Amino acid sequence: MTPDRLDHIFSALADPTRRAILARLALGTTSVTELAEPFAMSGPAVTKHLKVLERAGLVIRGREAQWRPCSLDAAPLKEATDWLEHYRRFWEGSFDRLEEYLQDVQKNGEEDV
Amino acid sequence: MTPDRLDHIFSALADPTRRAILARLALGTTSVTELAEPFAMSGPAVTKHLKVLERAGLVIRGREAQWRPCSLDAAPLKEATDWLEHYRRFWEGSFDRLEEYLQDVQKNGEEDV
DNA sequence: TGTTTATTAAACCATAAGGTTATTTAACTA
DNA sequence: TAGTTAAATAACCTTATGGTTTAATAAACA
Repeated sequence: MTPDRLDHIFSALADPTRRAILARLALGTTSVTELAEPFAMSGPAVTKHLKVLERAGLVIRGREAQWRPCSLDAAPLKEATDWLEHYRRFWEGSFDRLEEYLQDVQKNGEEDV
Repeated sequence: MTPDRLDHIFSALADPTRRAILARLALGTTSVTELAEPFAMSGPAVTKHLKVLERAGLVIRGREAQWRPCSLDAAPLKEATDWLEHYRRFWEGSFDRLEEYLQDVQKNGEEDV
């Protein structure tokens, strides 16, 4: 995984509208218009959010007549989770931070910064 | 958890310099100068990154003579992970998306969008 | 007291983000 | 063919980001 993939994934998740879009897509594929409906926001604004999600690989777009159905691809969320897992021991407490970190580095290297 | 907390957490994580700073802080508390050392970047730039991390609650700063020791607080990373957990079933495959989503909403509500 | 060291603040710059409205494109429909 | 619907593009605006350099602050040190 290249670092800028994580950049794109995390920055896609940093906006509440985009997180809400993902929550809607978790229900299933839908059109841009239906995605835009709950938001006090113009269509083009939603199109832009979808482009950000697409760049992060979180949304896949199809073609069906004049609609562009959007669906969720959660694979990048797994990448984000995998990165966060490196830090789990820090919020679970009771450990020797330095020692565990060094063990981890020895095992995995630091390619996933 | 308020939505804008997630905004701050995810946008803090969206920059490779900041992720590298977190990786360094996983080794233990250190000074701003030492944090800045690996980067081809001015001191003030690093100070700004630290402010972003601080706003997200990921970095805690102390005071020791003329140094401001920085240390990691991973609690917000748990919040991010908790949010991502909602989507785990989507990357683990083999499920009825709609059904599981509705179960989840029924259990937890949607306060964590 | 004067100087060095660590860090922040201020002012500035270029580009990106998030929004708008108006226009275009593409496909269905009467 | 003309009109409607769905979505994207273009042009624009405002604010945020990520960086710079120069100056200010705060504490240690000679």
